[in-house]
Amino acid sequence: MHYLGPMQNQPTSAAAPRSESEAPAPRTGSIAARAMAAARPAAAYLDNLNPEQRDAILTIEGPLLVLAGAGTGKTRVLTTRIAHILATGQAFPSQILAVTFTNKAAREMKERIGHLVGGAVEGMPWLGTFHSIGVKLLRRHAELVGLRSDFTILDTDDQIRLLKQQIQAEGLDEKRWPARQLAGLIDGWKNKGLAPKDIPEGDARFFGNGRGRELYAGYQDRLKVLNAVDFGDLLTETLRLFRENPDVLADYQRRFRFILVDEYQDTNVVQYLWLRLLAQGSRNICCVGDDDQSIYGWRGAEVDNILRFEKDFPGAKVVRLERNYRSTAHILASASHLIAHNEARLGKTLFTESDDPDAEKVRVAAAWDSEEEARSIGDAIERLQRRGASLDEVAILVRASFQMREFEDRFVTLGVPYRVVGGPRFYERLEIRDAIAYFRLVSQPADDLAFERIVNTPRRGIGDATVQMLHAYARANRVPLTEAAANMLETEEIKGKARSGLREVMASLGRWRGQIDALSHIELAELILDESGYTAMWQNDRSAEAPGRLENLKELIRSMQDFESLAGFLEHISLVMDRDGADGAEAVSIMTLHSAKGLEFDDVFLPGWEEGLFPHQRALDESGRAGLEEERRLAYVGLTRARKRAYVWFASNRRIHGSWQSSIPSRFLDELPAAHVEVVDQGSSYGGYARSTYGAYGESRFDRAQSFSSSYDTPGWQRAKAARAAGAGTGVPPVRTGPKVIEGELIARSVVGGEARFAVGARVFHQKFGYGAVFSVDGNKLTVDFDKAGRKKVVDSFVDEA
DNA sequence: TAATAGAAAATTTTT
DNA sequence: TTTTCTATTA
Repeated sequence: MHYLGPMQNQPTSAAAPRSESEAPAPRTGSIAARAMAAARPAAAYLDNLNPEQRDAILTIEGPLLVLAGAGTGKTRVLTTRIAHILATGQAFPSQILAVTFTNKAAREMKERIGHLVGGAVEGMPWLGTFHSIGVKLLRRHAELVGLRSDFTILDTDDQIRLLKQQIQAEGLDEKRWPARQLAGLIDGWKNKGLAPKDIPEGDARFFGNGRGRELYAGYQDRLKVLNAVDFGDLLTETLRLFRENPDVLADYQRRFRFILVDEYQDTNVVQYLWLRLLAQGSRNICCVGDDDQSIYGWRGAEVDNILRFEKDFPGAKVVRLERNYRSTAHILASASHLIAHNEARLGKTLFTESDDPDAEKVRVAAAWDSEEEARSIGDAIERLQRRGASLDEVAILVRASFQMREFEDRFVTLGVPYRVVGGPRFYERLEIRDAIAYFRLVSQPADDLAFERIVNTPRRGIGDATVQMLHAYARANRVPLTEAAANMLETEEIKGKARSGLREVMASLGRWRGQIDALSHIELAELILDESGYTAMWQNDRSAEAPGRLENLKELIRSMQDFESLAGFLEHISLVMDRDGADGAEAVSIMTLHSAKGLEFDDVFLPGWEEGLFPHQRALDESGRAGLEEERRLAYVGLTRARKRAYVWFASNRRIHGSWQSSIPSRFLDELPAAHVEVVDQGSSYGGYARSTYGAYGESRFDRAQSFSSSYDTPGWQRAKAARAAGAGTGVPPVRTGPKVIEGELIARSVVGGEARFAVGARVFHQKFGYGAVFSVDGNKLTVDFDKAGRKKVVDSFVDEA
């Protein structure tokens, strides 16, 4: 897709500081700057970097793409690079734009820079997420895009409710045309930077009897009336601001002497356009990312952005970080071999210099069903624990969140502490959102969505009918709902319970507003929750969740203490949906593969490698080959989270939505390199092949144990025995079990001192080191005398016959 | 208006 | 299986 031409060249020297805050920093590359840098003794922060990292940090000028494989020190490069720019005086903190995707990443980066520069930097005003920087820009220039600077930011929930109204207004059937789906479409359009007029005809036709475009346009109008933006707008409106106001753009182009982007593979079209505009100023843009870890395509991320970098930014330099400091050679080889099945990639080969002779191969194991999978993994984790492993270093990474449950159940029974990472987030909880709606309404009387949310929570006898009347009045008179309510109370239109209820809320709201200045925001918050009857509502609720909800409300009040005012708090939570949790005791982490990106553990369990689940059927159906490749990247992300050991599991039967379904092993299992994988039977119950022949429905676990010997009388078992016999004399301890045959096919053979792929003296070729001759062979590890690179130890899967 | 019973639908989710 | 929404009824 060529929707864009290459970036225009602009002279670097155009930068001319204008305001005080942009006081002259030494001109990039000026003689003075270079002299300063040269005169300085080699800075401590540059110690212990490998040559590629150093290159990425010291290449300050011009566009630079850092392709950073998993575990290659990406964050270190990014932070050190900023520290370097600051330390050599090439820019002030306020002249560096550094964008990340998550608040967590932004926070970490700030901290690490602080450490590197010795805390001398007073924050970096332009280090943050795309969205938070967008908010900052929009608040400054709100009037230029038709907003007031106190605009509110809607979350997904508000968005959906608004769209639902839009759909109703168009007279469409809500069931046939779910608001959720429309929200998804609009998000998609915004990610691509498409305004209502720009969306493709096909897309517009697709939804709501061809009224997609009208719905989108109507929604945008409504947002403007509400003085509100959604998450997508934070990016699209900023882009519009720059495009329609060249003077504003020029100002920021001058300001940002250096631009750094984290996780570039996850940028979407708008973000890309936004960066490209800003980068036309200094041309000093450095993007760090890994095309093999692009797993958010379904959210609009364009892998293409990273694949096309050199075309978009002519003269760009590309640095590859391939030296992995995290995982064992077996894990790296497995991950690399797997990801090599993808076509759309720039191609990197991770390697490690560590050659731990005790490193364990990636294990693949089968279970009869998902319960057994959970049981066996639970047992394995207990074994690790007994061996003294820290549970903090153990993670279970699942494809879909419904898989988590079985593990949770199992851990509860075993008494193994665990923590679910991700999942429903604090500020998204019902009670928290209700409370926040109250706060929002007090600080912003025109917030219609907040009003709707709480008018009848707790119950005040104000039902749908009343709310509809308010809506009609509000629309007819173009006033916010609060005002409509106030006016209608003057008339006789609303009667009975609804009238008294409404009168009561309106009086309370007025009272609370009057106390904004008199009370601290904490006291006010407590007062609101108390007087509104909201706390009482949950106290009277005898359901199981009620106490937890009250606890969460307390937690909400507590977290408000970190802020100066109600407004400041509301701003924060609209962007940061997560609370930075203070992690308590040691526990196993359970999370989705998506939320595991960027983390690492000693032991990683990867359950559920079955066709349909992983790769997920829907990814295949909806995005075909691209979908499959993204799933494969997800598998790659999963494997590369492991430092020491990775365990891949699949179950032949899985319960999905209550009914049992049988499944076949994931194709990704076949894509693992046999030499680095050991297929194990965890000793739990049965041979997979035999299982399917015996059709063991209704069998008890005990029965399975009895059929043990006969179940191994399979071709696979024969092969296993042969393999074991072959390995017997080599001094390698015999493995407990042999290869497992699944659905009659050998997916991966455990090589127990098996035939070496290369003989001493053989000519080989290595991606990185070139041609060479094998000097010695040790299992799957080779020592090779490379013609150019000298003697290196490498894993055999990395070399080919020359 | 509120409570309740029954039906339909349930990837991944940085902001 | 479980949750969430909708339609029905008091």
